[in-house]
Amino acid sequence: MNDISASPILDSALARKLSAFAPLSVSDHLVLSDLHRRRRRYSAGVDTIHQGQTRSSAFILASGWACSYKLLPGGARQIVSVQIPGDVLGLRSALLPRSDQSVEPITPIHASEMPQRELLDALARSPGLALAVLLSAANEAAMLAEHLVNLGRRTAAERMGHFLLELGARLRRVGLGDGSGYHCPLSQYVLADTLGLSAVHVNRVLRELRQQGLVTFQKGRVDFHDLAALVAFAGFDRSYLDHDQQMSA
Amino acid sequence: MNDISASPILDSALARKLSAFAPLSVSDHLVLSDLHRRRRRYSAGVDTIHQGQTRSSAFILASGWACSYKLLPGGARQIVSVQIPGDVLGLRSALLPRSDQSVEPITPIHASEMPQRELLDALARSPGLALAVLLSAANEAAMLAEHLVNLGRRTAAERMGHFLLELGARLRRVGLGDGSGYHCPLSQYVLADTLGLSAVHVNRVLRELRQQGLVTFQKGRVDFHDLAALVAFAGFDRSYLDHDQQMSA
DNA sequence: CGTAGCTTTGATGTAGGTCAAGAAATGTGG
DNA sequence: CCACATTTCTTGACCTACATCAAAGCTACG
Repeated sequence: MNDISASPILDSALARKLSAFAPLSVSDHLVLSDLHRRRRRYSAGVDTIHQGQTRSSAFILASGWACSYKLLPGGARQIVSVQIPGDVLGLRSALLPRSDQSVEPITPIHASEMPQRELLDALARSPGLALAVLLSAANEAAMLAEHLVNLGRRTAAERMGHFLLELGARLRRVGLGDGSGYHCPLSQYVLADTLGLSAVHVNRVLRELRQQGLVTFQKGRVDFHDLAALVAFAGFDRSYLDHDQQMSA
Repeated sequence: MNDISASPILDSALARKLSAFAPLSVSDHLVLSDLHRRRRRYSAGVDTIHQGQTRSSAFILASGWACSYKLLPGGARQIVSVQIPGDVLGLRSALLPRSDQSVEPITPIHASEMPQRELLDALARSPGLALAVLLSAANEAAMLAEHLVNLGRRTAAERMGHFLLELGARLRRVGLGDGSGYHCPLSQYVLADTLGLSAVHVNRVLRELRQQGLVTFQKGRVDFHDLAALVAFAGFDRSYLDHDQQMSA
């Protein structure tokens, strides 16, 4: 829309996302675009960040899906968050001296590596960028909080509905999928580890939602058949996702 | 220990905490100390921040306990986090245009109000402060993630043990309580809403842990009777709490 | 075109919820 | 300091949502 975001070098999904939180100066944009150097492909199922790792890099996800998860002593896994293009992988892991989680691609991905040192330098050098990243992190924390509510106080079917709706809203924001559905490469095992359920129960819940005529999840595609009803059923209030400065009055 | 932190005006629990994440300049310290103006007392049970509120303030908690929570359509409540002295209340609520959660004191508290405008100005004006706040927010997000794992993949008794251990570690860090236990003003209803359980089951779980000789929680006091066993039982790994730059090698 | 990973379904078990009711604290006004 | 009210704690009986176990059909890709 303006001179800066029209430039192919300075424009990126992440830059657009961050500048929705706080205005970025030309120099902020330059620093950010420099962090996009070092782009690579990573295979599905191979950890890019390991729980406990020190000095880990963060990654800007350009294409594909990934997730961050924690493993428990008994071998159980809890997926903390699912990431889609435009998200940053392992920001926390890079900001803190030691990563508290692992990150793995769910599909093959393309991502730009930001070594810890470089990221911290960029933030220290670029105050506008640091503020935007802080606000974006706050937004991610709001999503984490909603996920936590999901696990703590909703039934399996409500959790599933809520999760699929949230994913839909996030995907639409980055131009993947429209209001009626989206492509979704998550297996029922991944859904189970995300929603704190067993894979078997995920299957039953999906069948139930399908039979109710609310959503279908088949052949890697989610389709909303009665969006309004699903929103009501799952108690989905998307305001925690919004960050446009659309304040009342 | 140095000239700055020795000064009574520039020293505060929050300043000490933040400077553990990133060095604060004299000017950062001044800006931060200015945010401690406007100190007041707030009564237990009266929301200081409401879910959905715009332009809400954040608060630096000086004494007492508080919690942030979300209410669901059906009336159920999920407590997202419990705050103790030295913590910031409603940081997310103040950084984002609209608060995604409510905050209420559990006991009467003393806290310094930071209006949204003032906080954002301070962060924009004080890059070192912004970076420290970002890192501290990353640390809080790590705690959120662990809470999420707790709800998703641990049994009721494990959750309880884990939560009581985490609280103990956090309290010790701010000089409240030692390795053997601490004063804890949380009711079983609050514990239930935190851990995603019913109050009745909280009671049973506490009895079970007591009978196992692991912890007691009686008359507002938590006492660890076999710390090592409890840590093992709950699968508690405190590394997600640490932020001292104690990297290996 | 085989085999490893997904999905689907049924049968059965259990952790934790709900309901109910009494006991113990805690607080409040007189 | 006491009577009364309110909240918090405790326990028992019963129920349900989800887990676990087992096994068969699908899909896909090497």
